[in-house]
Amino acid sequence: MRISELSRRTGVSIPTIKFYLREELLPPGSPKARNQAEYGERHLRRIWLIRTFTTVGGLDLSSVRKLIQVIEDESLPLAAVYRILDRTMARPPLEPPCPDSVTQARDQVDRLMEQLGWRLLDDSGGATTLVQVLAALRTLGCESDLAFLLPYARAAAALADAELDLLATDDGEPDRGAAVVRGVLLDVASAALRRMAHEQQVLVRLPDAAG
Amino acid sequence: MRISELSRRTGVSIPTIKFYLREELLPPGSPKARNQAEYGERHLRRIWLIRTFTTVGGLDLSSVRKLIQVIEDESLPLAAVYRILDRTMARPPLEPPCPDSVTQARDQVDRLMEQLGWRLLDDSGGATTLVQVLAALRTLGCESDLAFLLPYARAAAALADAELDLLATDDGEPDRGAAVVRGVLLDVASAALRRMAHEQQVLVRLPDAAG
DNA sequence: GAGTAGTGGAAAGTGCCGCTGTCCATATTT
DNA sequence: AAATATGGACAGCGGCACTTTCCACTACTC
Repeated sequence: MRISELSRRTGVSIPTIKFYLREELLPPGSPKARNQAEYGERHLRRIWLIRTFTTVGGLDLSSVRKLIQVIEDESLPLAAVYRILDRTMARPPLEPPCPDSVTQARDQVDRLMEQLGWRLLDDSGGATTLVQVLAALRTLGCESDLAFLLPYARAAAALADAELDLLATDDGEPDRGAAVVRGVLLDVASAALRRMAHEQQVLVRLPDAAG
Repeated sequence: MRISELSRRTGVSIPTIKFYLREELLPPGSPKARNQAEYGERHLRRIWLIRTFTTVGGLDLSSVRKLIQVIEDESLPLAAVYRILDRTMARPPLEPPCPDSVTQARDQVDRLMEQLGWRLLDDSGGATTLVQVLAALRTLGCESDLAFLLPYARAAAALADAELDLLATDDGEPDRGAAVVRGVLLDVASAALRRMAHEQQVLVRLPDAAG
């Protein structure tokens, strides 16, 4: 398969494919002549992966690069794969406009973790984000008890559990590539589902919303 | 208060404040002389709002502008406010690399809605996203039964319910500004919490993840 | 075998976004 | 009087994800 067919079958323009090649997001095809290379199924799948990560997952290309490296590196244990995945999905914490309140917010999160019986790594991206959000909510003057988050947190844990169940395969080795894609897509899916729940509750409780 | 104090107290640089003024994200101060204007608490709060939406909420300036307009427009009913909020938070659906599978994915989502007893508006941003994700998962060959999403969806609905409970105030009128900020921040918070649940489950089930 | 279309590779250019820097006539502070 | 700050206009920048242009060459098409 040459570049034009690759382009046709993926719906990605030739210049963009060349760009991905240059960026080494896509490995070069096997050269057949000075200006002729052969691309295969692997390239098709790779392009599908890149487009899925960017358009559905909303990731930037540096994140995509990281995830591809992780998938490729067979020596990396699955636990490390997930750790990098979780780091990559968490938006990098830009400094928020709430320098105060952060200490209290951190305490709140610690207490929540305790109530849930969770023990995360220190550099958890999610926890950092949660602290910032709570600090902002406090600055807003909306410093509620976090107990109402508990059932949701447990449901989220159950969801993550179900995701990890999918690792089991017929042969012993789990498909690391599929695990990463699933991780990204389920993250997006659960965010979407939560927003749908929000829309639903708004429709139920503020009936004139249908207008 | 003049611009330098506004800058000092918000931590936002003067050029940036000027930029926000130009973009009409920030209303002009009341002029005191040809080159002197007075800014007040309102400007402080507005800048806090903009920075919170962008740095914590991850919104772009056009979304921020939309949300500010919504908050300002007193005539808009609360239901409409939430509707715009939900539309704004949902990432605009870039065309994904899965032209097929979309029909089946739509059916899956319809069935899920039925099981949940939900009835969303046709143009639900969350539903569109969910369809795309399921189509991608199907292309990946990971087309599981969506039943495992049900408890999570119900917990998400309960969370949204709790959020709407916060609308009640001492006087009759709910604070629409606070409602919007809360909507944005709780969206980010629940995404963070879900990722924390994921990290937690990974640590529990793949114990060597601590390395 | 002449003509056209396609190919890989390099380099420069594009459009958008969120600022940032510069300039200037005027005000304020010291 | 000198130094600093202000508001306003406008050009410029850095990052990102491409897109365009050019080239020498190859491969099908008649």
